[in-house]
Amino acid sequence: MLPDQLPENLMSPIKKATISDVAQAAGVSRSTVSKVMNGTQKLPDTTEKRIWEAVRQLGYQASPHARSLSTGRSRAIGLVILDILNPHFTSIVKGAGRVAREHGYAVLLADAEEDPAQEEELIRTLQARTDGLLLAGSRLPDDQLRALHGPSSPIVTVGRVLPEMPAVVAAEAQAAHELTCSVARWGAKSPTYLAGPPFWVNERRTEGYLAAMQEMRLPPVVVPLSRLDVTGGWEVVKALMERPRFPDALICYNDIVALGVIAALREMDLSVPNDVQVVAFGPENPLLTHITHAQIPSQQLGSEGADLLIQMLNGVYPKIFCLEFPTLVRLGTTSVSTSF
Amino acid sequence: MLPDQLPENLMSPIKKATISDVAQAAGVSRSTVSKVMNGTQKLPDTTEKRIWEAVRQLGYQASPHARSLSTGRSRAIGLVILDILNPHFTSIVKGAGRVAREHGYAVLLADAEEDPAQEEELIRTLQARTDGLLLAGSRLPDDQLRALHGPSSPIVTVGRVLPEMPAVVAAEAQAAHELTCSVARWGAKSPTYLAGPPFWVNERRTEGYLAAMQEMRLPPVVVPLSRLDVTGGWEVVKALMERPRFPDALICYNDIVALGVIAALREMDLSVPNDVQVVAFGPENPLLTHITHAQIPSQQLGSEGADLLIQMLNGVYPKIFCLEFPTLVRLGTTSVSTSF
DNA sequence: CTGTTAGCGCCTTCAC
DNA sequence: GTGAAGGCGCTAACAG
Repeated sequence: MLPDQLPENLMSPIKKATISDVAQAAGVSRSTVSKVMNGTQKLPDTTEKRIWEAVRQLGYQASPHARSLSTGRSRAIGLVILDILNPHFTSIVKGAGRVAREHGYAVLLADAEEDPAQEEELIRTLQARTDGLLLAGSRLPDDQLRALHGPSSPIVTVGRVLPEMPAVVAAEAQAAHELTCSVARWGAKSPTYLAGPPFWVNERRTEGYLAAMQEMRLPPVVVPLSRLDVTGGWEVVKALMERPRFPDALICYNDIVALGVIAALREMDLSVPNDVQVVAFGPENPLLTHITHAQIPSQQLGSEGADLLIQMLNGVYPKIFCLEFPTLVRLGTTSVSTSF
Repeated sequence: MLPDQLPENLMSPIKKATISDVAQAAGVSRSTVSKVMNGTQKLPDTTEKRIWEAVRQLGYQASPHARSLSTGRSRAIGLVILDILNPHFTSIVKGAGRVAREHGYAVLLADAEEDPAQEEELIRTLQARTDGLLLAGSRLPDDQLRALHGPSSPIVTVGRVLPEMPAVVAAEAQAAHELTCSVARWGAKSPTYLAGPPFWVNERRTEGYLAAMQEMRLPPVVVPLSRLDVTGGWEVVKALMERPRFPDALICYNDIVALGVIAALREMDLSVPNDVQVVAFGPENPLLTHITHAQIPSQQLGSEGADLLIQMLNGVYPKIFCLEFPTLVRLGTTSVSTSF
């Protein structure tokens, strides 16, 4: 007796078809079905056709969990980022997601929300579910990161370089150098760097800034941001007011900070860019065209990072572990505001 | 003979501990370990302590794949969105991600890139890997969506309402109504709606716009956007130039479009907001403070959507299937540009 | 060329 | 209270 043959439109898969169902329908064994579906072994055309036909009819889809358990691989990568609302990381997700999909990998996304403790937990969870991780904007200490990176679950970092770990970064130092020279070329005498948290990216940008200032015989000033959001930008401007001379150019760690900086300057009736130039580092993004940028190729970092990771998962151990991508300075249309 | 006892710092888990290892180390059976770890059954404190100690020492972590295979549930949800670079969906990801984490669920993210065919494939893939899906900005036809929604993998939609499916939306009609009234109150005589794609959100916004215009005895004008990005905004302004009278207010389907609109107006030497008011629908976002908004609670849509979905996965079938959340109109600081 | 067999690691009834 | 046994769906040796 055959199983119920419901009309196709009502055949809601109450009970999913398994590989056994397909095997039975095609009159072969389960392993044969497996071989055909995975292309592990070529079979006579007639057999293959029968099998594919059964697959189609039953709407069979192999269970990823069962397959993972059996093979030890999940065809999924984990993506841990600092904060999805930060456009830099949004772009990274875009890039990594596209490459992952092209290679048939699923993406497990985790937003660390700038919290190292939470980040570590997320990493551990994702490692158990995926074949490898892409870490963008990690705030973990170096050795903790190294400890997490093992052959059973490789980690590729974005925007951070540890000797033993594969990484993808932008030419941050060069970007900072060019950006600094730009504002000077436009007339700034006291470009000031509003620095981010003390990780790789910020160190490189600081280097580039300092080098540029030295070349131009200008006295460097680096002021750390209290936080990486609009408020942080706002606060640092207020803090700078306490100092004897206000800078004539502010180089912001990122675009969100720049928005806070601009808002604060406005409130002080300082004109941007006439009194103070404001520039920033940031991704290409239609929302940010009004700010002059050292343009970080964030989306590319994501796609290349995913690519590197997937290559490693396929056993291709690339010679070049640290990929660096070029940046460029893009002029913005500064906005002089009038309250609405 | 005992297995190699490596010093802790070198004990990189080359071979992951399984439940059997824990059982052996604790001197109990595997099922006992399982019971204790899942809290399925209470055991004598001494036993439990021995087991937990073994777990700690071995760094044991249950395999999610094996567990999924065995239980038929993955403790993961899928999140399919229209485009991660669109700040509305970025916020949804933020909200959904937080709630998922709080409930111990992993998130599989898929960016449909505005392509229905790709969307459908992604949905199928994710359904096999997750317990349920959150769909934000789906472009699939109604019946296709309904066909995908089954008890074995429930789907919650965000920003779209089908009778049989659970959904989470914003009060779009009301938002459009208020926004339209606002621009009129500020003096506009010919507010024009730049419409998005013909799905639920746009229909509701159109309704609200039309109702408001009628109440104010103003002739409604609805112009469809060719695309939902900066270019789309740009193009529609150019197209409007062909018409006899240019509108004195443009209500944009979203903020990205508004940026294109503003850029185009600038190029035509039209002043914003003196000659033309530009307002838009959009999420709360520091990058968008300069545009007057009907503020869509995108992040809340994400978190409430995830919450609804997870409740359903826990067997709680809520009475209210369609949750609607309030919006509000927030003034922006418009930016009058000077080219840099 | 095809099928049989033996796990992958975990959960869950059911005896003891 | 605890353990033995079976099964989740699939893959991969190994036979035939």
